[in-house]
This record gives sequence, structure tokens and C-alpha cells, in this order.
Amino acid sequence: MGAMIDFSQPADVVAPQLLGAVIRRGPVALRLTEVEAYLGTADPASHAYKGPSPRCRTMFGPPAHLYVYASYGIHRAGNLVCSPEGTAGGVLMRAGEVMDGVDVVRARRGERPEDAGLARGPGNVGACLGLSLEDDGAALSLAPDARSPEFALHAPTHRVEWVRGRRIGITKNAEAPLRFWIPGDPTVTSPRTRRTAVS
DNA sequence: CGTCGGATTTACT
DNA sequence: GTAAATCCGACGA
Repeated sequence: MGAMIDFSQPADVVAPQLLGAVIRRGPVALRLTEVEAYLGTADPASHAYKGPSPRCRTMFGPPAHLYVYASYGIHRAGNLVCSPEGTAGGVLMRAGEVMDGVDVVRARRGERPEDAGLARGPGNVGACLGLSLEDDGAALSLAPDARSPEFALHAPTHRVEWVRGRRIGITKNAEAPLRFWIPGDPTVTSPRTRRTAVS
């Protein structure tokens, strides 16, 4: 077991520590390979930039909880809330490797994508975990021995190499290097996949 | 109220 | 390369 992650720290401090961590919901376990930090009221790209609202209020709540939002009417993306209660912050789960529950994931995602693509992209991560808006505000259990918690997070057991760069899919404050990922990991959003859409 | 845009994904031309 | 899918909250009237 790695050291417990302190979610009361700012999102950009927590984010790299989440790489290699495993989030589990029921039968599905995802090893996080790509995340993005959103810095609350200090970050124009954050939903919390303009202060608390019905949508983003969870990010102002206690850390180590789940902030789920609806994207483009179709997708449900999940953040891990950071910073002390009263201060907003969150880490968006952008990609992961399915470690367990592939059968359940396949049932949710279909047969189309190859294994590496099952949890590539925030919407797909949400689909793998079966996220819904009902899960917004759910607590994240950091204790490995807790009895069947809804959501559990296991810190990485080894040190994980990571890099950082620009976030994806935003226009405001896009230059900030707040995207973190494990270089070379096949589950991470490929620059090639993105490059076509950019130009 | 009504309108608008998005921390996206996928499939088709 | 472009478009469709499709919903919820933010925001202005």
C-alpha cells in the first residue's frame, strides 16, 4: 500500500499522486493513467470559477468526495474533490486502465473499443464506472479495509513516472499545465487522436 | 420562463 | 473533416 493521498491539498498537488491509483466501484476497478486538475475559484476553466452553484457545489464540500457532472447531454464525468471544505477544487478522471470487472464494463460500453480504449476519455471513464448524477457527492473511501464502500480509492503502491501539459477540450485558461498523465501508457488520450481535430 | 453552450464521443462522408 | 447525439445548469429577459 502506498501512502494515503491527502485530498485537502490543492488539485494540482493531488493530481499527480492519483496517477497509478486505483478507483473501484463495485466490480469495476480502474487504474488512473490521465487526470486533469481544476483549481476552483482561481481557475477560469473550472465549473467553480464563479463560486458555488447547484451544479458545482460538491466541489466546495469536503474533500475525497465525487463530483459528477453532465457533459453534452450524453456523458457523465467524474472528479475527485480536493482542497478543504469551503474551498473548491477537483481532479477530473480522464483515462484509466480497467483492472477488474471487464465483463461489466463491456456490458456498459459494448464491444467496439479495444481494451486500451475502454476508459479513454472522461465520458468513457464515467461509463465504465457507471456514473450518474445521483453519484454526485458520494464519499470516496480511502481505507482499504472499509467494508464494501460504494467508491474506494487505493493509492499507488510504487512511485509512478508522470508528465504534465495543457488540458484538453477547454478554451479558458487552456495554457495552464494542469493535465497529468503516465507517458507511453496506451490508455491515455493520444496526441494523434487529437491532432486531427485541432487543425 | 427561453435560450445557449459545454472539462465529449462516435460515426459518417 | 464534419455532424449528430442529447441534457442540464447558467444566465438573461
